[in-house]
Amino acid sequence: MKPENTMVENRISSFISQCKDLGIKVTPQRVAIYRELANTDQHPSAESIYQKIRNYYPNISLTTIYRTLETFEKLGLVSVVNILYNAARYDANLEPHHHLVCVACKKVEDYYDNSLMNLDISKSNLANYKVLGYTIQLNGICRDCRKKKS
Amino acid sequence: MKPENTMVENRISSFISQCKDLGIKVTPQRVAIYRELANTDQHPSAESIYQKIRNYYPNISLTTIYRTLETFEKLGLVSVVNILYNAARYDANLEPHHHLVCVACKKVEDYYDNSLMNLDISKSNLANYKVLGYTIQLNGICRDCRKKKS
DNA sequence: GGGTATATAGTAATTATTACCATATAATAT
DNA sequence: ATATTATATGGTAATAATTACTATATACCC
Repeated sequence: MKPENTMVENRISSFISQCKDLGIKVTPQRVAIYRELANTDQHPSAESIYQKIRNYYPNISLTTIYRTLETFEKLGLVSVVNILYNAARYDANLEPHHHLVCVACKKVEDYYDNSLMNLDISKSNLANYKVLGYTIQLNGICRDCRKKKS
Repeated sequence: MKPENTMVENRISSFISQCKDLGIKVTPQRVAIYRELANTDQHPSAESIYQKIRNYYPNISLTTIYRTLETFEKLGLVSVVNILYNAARYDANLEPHHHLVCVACKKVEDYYDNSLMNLDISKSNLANYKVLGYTIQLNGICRDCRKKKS
């Protein structure tokens, strides 16, 4: 369900003070982009945010959308739903299994845990979906990337 | 861990008979691509499969890799690890939550289930990873897409 | 209001993917 | 084994998503 207006405005106020704390400038573009995100539960792409904002801010640049989203993400103001968006990744292993993903280098490893294979997912709001299955993505940092940092 | 050789060869034999059952041709390119996938647990992209195969099959075409992977995926011979690979998707909602993904239209909805927020993921082979968190992706078909089919 | 570091717009470049088409080849029947 | 044919491949061009670059603009501190 779409967030309520008052909640959205609260999140925007909070966003603005966070920007100040973080020492980045509060520009109308940044507020517009954040508002579009706070205002929807549709998990939009850069392009679809661009199309929305263009309706009332016709000369905003697509580049700004990309750059701003990257900035927000690095500062932890928003998150990327699909960190493996960069390229399609394939697997010949059709056995049900989960994945360990290194958030730094995007490496993916298989993860097997029997206790996670038969979770009860029928509890909540699945009214609209016919659920076919699920996968768990464990996000972490692999040893190689930890070494690099230290 | 990388699959053993005998296991890989078994999977390739099985792959070949599946191709015949499915009525698609068993070409050296297809076998090579399938072998590369069966031979690794690295979840490679089209490009990295291409680079591997080029070492011993120098004039294979990148287009063939893409087309073949698509064919395999449609027939259920391989799977795509990250079905949302098409474009980065953003979220201003930083509360921990999970996602419902429509495999047909790639729509993403939030999914809340308290019983899935504190799973014990420390059981197995996490030696190399510092795990930061996890998300569950429920794959399904949304109502709109079910309507379209019927 | 003026100065300055940061942000934006616009365009070009890069990367991943798909479309198209002429040629080649696996599979089937002979 | 060979000819036939539908399907697959290779090569190139087109498209889509993202990033790089640079001159101009503007938020913020004084």
